[in-house]
Amino acid sequence: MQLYNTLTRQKEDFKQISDPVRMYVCGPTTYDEPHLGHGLSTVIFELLQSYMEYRGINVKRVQNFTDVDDKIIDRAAEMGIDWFDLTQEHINSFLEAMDGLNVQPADVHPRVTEEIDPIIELIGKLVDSGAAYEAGGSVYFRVRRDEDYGKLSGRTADRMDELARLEPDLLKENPEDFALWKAWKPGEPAWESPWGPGRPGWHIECSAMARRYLGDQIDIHGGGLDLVFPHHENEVAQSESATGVVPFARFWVHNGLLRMAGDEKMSKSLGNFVTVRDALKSHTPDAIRLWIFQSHYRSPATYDAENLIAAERAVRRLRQAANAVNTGEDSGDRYDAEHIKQRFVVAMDDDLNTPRALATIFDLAREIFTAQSDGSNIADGQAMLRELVGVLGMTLDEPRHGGEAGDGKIDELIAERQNARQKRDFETADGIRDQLMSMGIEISDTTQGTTWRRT
RNA sequence: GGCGACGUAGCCAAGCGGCCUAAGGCGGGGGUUUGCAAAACCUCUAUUCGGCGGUUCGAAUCCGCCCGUCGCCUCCA
Repeated sequence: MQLYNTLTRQKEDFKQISDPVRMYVCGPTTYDEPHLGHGLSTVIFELLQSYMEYRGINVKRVQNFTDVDDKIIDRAAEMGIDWFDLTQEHINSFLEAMDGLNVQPADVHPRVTEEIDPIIELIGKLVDSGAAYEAGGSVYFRVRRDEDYGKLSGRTADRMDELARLEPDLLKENPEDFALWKAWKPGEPAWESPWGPGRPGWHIECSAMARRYLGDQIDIHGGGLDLVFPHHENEVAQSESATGVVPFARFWVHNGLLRMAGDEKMSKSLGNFVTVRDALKSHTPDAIRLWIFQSHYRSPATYDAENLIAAERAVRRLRQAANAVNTGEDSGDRYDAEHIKQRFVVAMDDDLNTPRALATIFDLAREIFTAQSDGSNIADGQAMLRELVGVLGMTLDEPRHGGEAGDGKIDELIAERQNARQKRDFETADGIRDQLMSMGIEISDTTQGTTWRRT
């Protein structure tokens, strides 16, 4: 299997350095509802795990929650609520949203506030070795002392210095140094440390958590493309300086960012996001996943409700093929779908080429229908369809309907129409159909009877 | 200004030197089925890959220039 590695800027053969494969994925800062960009990223890395497992490779996936930082503190103050309650609420909403997308939880979901000791220990190592220094109760990382700083993002300290966007800070030796530990300020949460009360900086948590749950060296580190700099660059610097193990992560895998119509990036700070919760109100998790997988994970995707609707229709086709009546059950001709699986694996082995993998699945659906009309036994093909779609985390479950208020009335009308049809009173029957249509109910007559769904 | 990504049918989107007169999905045309519909199924739907040059026996795929869009450059999945 080949994977694109941001560190080397090319596709490389994936060779695991540990069993299970150790994968760390950057999770959200929990001050707001998770949006589709978070969903996309999480789905992608879950897919990486699930595909590897399909290929017989065990994977341990860790995804963190950043539950203390400036944004959280500011937002809580704005809302007049306790920062911890805010963060707890959004950890819950993240887990719920991902569950709604049928994402399997990571093996471990550590949160920063429960990892303070390992973080302090790691900072201590950096201070002891001279890679970091204390100043005014804060601790900073000496970027200029780290010789290969910038190797992930292609940025050097020199070039950063030329730019004036760096906040002047009298405490820092150099403007490009970044905080490992932030000294306490009134009104902020704080923990005791050798450098006085304070809280972790943004980047150190991931280095500490990856180390604690996966070890000094990991196979894969993932996250959104927007994290390459400074977050991941700084993680590399911290981890490698602290442990001496190089590289910290063998593969750096980054997903492309989601944009909104107008081609602007979907982000919390721009306020132009669609939450996962809202998306799930009008789309099935299968359709959302299909929509994500229809473009390659490293390309930018643009959110467009029309495309989600198109994906919904496409899912319907797969569902239809999976549930097609096997009229050739007793036939000696069995449709064999092995060749599809081979194409699927070739596509996925090529840096998770999900668009191509999906194309093979749609080909499989067509072949199932063809075999069905030829009277062949399609059981194996349908099993294969469910198997491959399962790797992509899709269930092909029928969209939920029924069980809601008004169902009795609908069933009544359908029965009434059935009666009229039997008497060949099509005028009455069509009238009832129109009535249901105006209620937002679409019906279809099949050999098994009449079914309905909300439009 | 620096670094990087991208521009393929009405829309989404693979392909990255010959199998491409370009996969797959949505939409649209035609057909099968149906009391009529809907749904479903079958089938057709880019001689062409932002523009102009170049390299090559051969280019959507490599190189150069131009046009357009986006990301990162210490908030971000």
